[in-house]
This record gives sequence, structure tokens and C-alpha cells, in this order.
Amino acid sequence: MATSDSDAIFSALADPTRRAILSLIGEHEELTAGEIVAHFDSPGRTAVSSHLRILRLAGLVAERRDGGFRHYSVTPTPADAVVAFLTSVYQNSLEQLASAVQDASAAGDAPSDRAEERSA
Amino acid sequence: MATSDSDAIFSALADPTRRAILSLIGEHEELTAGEIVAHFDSPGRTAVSSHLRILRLAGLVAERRDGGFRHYSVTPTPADAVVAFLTSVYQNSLEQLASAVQDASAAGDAPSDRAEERSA
DNA sequence: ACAATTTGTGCGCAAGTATTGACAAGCCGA
DNA sequence: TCGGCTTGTCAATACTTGCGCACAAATTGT
Repeated sequence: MATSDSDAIFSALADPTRRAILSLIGEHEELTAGEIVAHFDSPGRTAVSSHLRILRLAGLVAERRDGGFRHYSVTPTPADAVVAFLTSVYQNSLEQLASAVQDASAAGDAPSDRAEERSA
Repeated sequence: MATSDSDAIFSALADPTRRAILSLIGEHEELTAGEIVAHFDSPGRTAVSSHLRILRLAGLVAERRDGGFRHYSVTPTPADAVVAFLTSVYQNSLEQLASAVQDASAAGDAPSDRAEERSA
């Protein structure tokens, strides 16, 4: 499945709603489409479905079909393309990035970007 | 800049041309707008200038004015919002991400995303 | 002051994208 | 089989975005 196009991943991550969806799924183990839709009012079911499709095509989420339900989960392997790009750009301050990641990991509860979610 | 950092950053990173510009600047220490334009044929000067403005507003590049020239450099502090988002989503496999980053760092020369650049 | 160079900006157009509403597909229980 | 459920897909509309052309701003040299 290739390394997942960096283009698809960054395009998918460009939309705040998709990031929110991804973050939401990440907080839970698995989430059905209905559950995801229930958390958002701004976009309707159709839009969420489209976003889910884009995230799936980008390889960011996995889909498990259980009867009429569709459970979505975050793909265990993170966005390699993102890391690759960051490394290509921030070679100099790469150690900072690594330490930042580890620091965030040690923090336990992640900051998430809900704080700045009100951009939409 | 109430547009929130993560939104501006991810929007900026969504465009392949902007990623290429950022990567190009990252390879060099500093680069003038003219130098950057010289590396691309597809987008003209106007588009590159717009991209540069977007990258600057997103805080990804810094602008140093030297006479009529404008030298662009990658902002030393990487995209914190990106890391924050990744941590919020990939809490579980965060250690993998950290190790991946460190591994890429140890690799010396970064893979860059040229390999999958033809996704567009 | 004038001209040349480098760069950014406003305007207009083309292209891609997100959102909505209506419809179809698959599944389960009665 | 029928009805209700969850979900995805198709077509239409409105929005945002990227692009190039011409012009303006800032700077340097004559």
C-alpha cells in the first residue's frame, strides 16, 4: 500500500473537521460512524462519511465492519510520510522534535488541539 | 492569528508546492525568493510569493530583509501544533513515533518525501 | 531624480473541495 | 418478506484555493 501518499495524508490532515475526527477516534479505541457524527453538529452525516472515506484512503483510519455498523479505529502505524517530511525539513532541530514527542508521551494526557479548535 | 496555529500549519502543509518550498529551504540555510522561484517552473513568481506568505503567516518560515532581497529560512522551532496533534491521536503508538523520529534522525540524511512526490 | 532590480499585492478566472438533500445498499428482528 | 436501522453514494450548489497578469512598494546605483 505504499507509504501512503504524503499528499493524501497532508490533504486529509488539512481539514480541521478531519483532524477532530481523527483525534476523537484516537481518544477512543473504536468508534462507529454514528458515534462520530453525534459529536459534531456543524457537518452532517454525509460530510462525516466523506471525511471518513478520505481518512481511510489516506491510510489514517481502519474500518471494521460489524453487521450494519462500521467501527473506525486509528491506524497503528502513524503517518510515516509526516515524519519523513518533518525530518527532511527540520534536520537541524530534529532532536528537539524527538524530545518533544517523548515529552508529550511522558505527559500522559496529550494536549490535543481542542484548545485551538475554534478556528472553524 | 486567531486562526489557530494548527489550522494555519496544516493548511500550509496541505499544498505539495509549499511542502516542496519548505523542504527546499530546509536543505539550504537561507534562500531568497528568486532562488526559490528558480527551482520551480510550474508555479510562477506570484504563486511562490503567495505560498511564502502563507508559510510565513503559519510561522513555518522566517523572513530576513536584506535590501531589496528577502531571505527565507526555516523556523527553528518545528511545528509544535503538529507534534501536539500527533500525540493526541497516536497516544498508544507514540513510542513508535518517537523511535521513528529518532531513527530518522540517526539516519543522517533524511529520506525526504521526494520518493512519493509523484502522488499528485 | 531616474532607472533597474527584487519582491509583494490586488484583481479576475479556473479548478478543486466541502456541504447538503435525496436515494440506494447491507443487515437484523418480527 | 417486511420494516427499521446504520451507513455509504450520487447529483447539485456554494465556498475556498491556487494561478497568472499587471501594477505598486522598497532598495540600490548612476
